[in-house]
Amino acid sequence: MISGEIIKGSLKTIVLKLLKEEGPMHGYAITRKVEELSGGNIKLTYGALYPVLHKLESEGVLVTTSENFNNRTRIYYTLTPKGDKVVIEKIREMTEFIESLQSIINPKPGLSHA
Amino acid sequence: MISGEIIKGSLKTIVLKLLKEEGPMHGYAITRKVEELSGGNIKLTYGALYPVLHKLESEGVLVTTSENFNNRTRIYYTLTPKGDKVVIEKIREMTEFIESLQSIINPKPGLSHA
DNA sequence: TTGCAATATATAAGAAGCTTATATATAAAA
DNA sequence: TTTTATATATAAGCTTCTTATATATTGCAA
Repeated sequence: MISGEIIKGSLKTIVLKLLKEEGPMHGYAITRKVEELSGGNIKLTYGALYPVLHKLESEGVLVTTSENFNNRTRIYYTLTPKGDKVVIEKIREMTEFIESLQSIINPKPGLSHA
Repeated sequence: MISGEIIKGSLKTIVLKLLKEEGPMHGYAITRKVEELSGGNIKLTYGALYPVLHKLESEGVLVTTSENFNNRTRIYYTLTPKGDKVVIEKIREMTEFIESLQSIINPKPGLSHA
């Protein structure tokens, strides 16, 4: 299991990317899918997820639609056109960040002091 | 340039890994090296770096030695044996996290809904 | 010789992001 | 009947980082 501190900052990007790939999802399904895709390594907490979803909604990146399923309310989150653009930018940023991290944690031998 | 939020949680790991690769460094040199290795993408702020260095020192992960260079004090940070172990664990964790992120942001086609 | 950029360390105030604890409610399985 | 899974949500608090500020030396350019 990955310790809490390292996940900071990537939650928004993860959620947006999932909605782009999978289409509209409700909160509970998002946590399950992230757990599945990460092989159990990343476990989202609801205390982190719902505030993020509400914030993204207030920013116009997501819209919600309610649905009743087995007497349980499901709130589906769907990307807006603005959201589609935001995802692309967030993914670009994360990819760049990962590349930078890899330059540091997995430096090419022979460049600095080999 | 990478926005602030995404870097959260990885600063400690970056610093420790640098000290492992480069040997003892002072704070200013750490910021320069990170900028260089990341191609200018990651810029550490001193307000973030020094508190982290001090905390790692108080945890016994680093020790400091002062040196005078051109009438400027340089405080070199060196990994302790405990630090060597912590780096290995941190890098393992970060690698695992990056792999999980990539499963999400770069999903294999043909597995879920292709 | 004055001023600016680079070098070098450091702290305080505050914002942002997350964890933990808590609350509510239904359905299915044990 | 009690636990597990499903489903959403908020509050309190911690950690991490940003921004602003402070101090001081060296070297270069104007």
